[in-house]
Amino acid sequence: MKISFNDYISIMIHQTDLTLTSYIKAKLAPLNIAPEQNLILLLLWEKDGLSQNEIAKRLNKDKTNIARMLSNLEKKELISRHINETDGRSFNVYLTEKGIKLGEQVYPITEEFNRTVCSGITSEELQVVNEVLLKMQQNVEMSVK
Amino acid sequence: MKISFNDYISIMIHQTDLTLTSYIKAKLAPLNIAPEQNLILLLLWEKDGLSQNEIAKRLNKDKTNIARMLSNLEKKELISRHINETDGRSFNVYLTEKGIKLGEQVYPITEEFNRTVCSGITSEELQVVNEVLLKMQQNVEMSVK
DNA sequence: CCTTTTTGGTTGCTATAGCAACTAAATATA
DNA sequence: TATATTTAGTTGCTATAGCAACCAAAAAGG
Repeated sequence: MKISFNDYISIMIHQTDLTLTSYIKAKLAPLNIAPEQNLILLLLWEKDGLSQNEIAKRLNKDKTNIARMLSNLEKKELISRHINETDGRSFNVYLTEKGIKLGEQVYPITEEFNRTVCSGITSEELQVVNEVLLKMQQNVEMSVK
Repeated sequence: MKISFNDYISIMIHQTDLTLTSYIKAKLAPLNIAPEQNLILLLLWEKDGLSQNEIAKRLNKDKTNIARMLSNLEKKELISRHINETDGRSFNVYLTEKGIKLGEQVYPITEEFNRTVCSGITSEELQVVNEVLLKMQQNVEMSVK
């Protein structure tokens, strides 16, 4: 019997991601930041001064996008880039005052988002989901090598 | 204690989706179809003649993208659009011979992809993941209304 | 029947997302 | 130390993704 559309777990994951992204996008819109820009800021709020490459690795994304998103964040005056003193190819990315302050506004939004998403789901279930998703990533990454 | 980057399940879902999409993208590249184009074809292989709107609803996507992706599929001569006889606004989307034949090549690839992704994961775990992801979608959709 | 509302699709815009090819700086190696 | 290779970032390309505004056909309601 052929596997049908609804049987693919990857499609379920994809649809869920789109739904969640669309929701947080709307929540962040009043603050004039996009979801992926928010992810970069989230990293910087935890640890300032990362290089573009480090950000790309942490977000598991192509450095191309990171560079472009950082340009946008720079235009919005939320971050600034400074050439690394010991490596002339590399930039360190720092939050501006405005970028730091934005964090205080964003935090309650992402907090509430997380509560909404996880409502009615036990921590055991979340644990299973987390482990299974990690395993899936490892499965395809191993398959590539 | 503040929630950190790695604690957000939505980020985990997003990263996993990117990893899986990137993998299937590479697998489908030799057949010259992109992952989302493949999703549309997957629907049509199951049921031919859907309208653009029906496709958008099944894929839970904006009709704008569907229209554009269908244009691409039309350029590749995999589908054709015919005006609905009883509703002059609507198009029915049909697979071409070429589109039907492509299905036979794609099926083993998506099958193997699914096996790779799910390897080492029990069906009970998959069941939990499926239910939790569905619940998360419902959580945010309820929150919007 | 004629106006109003809804519905199916398109166009224009912005934001991801990643590949290929490139530049320039840093490192490794002959 | 001169050459080769690797690394950090940019530019150009294609493909998603969804919002707003729009057009035209269909349906609803008076």
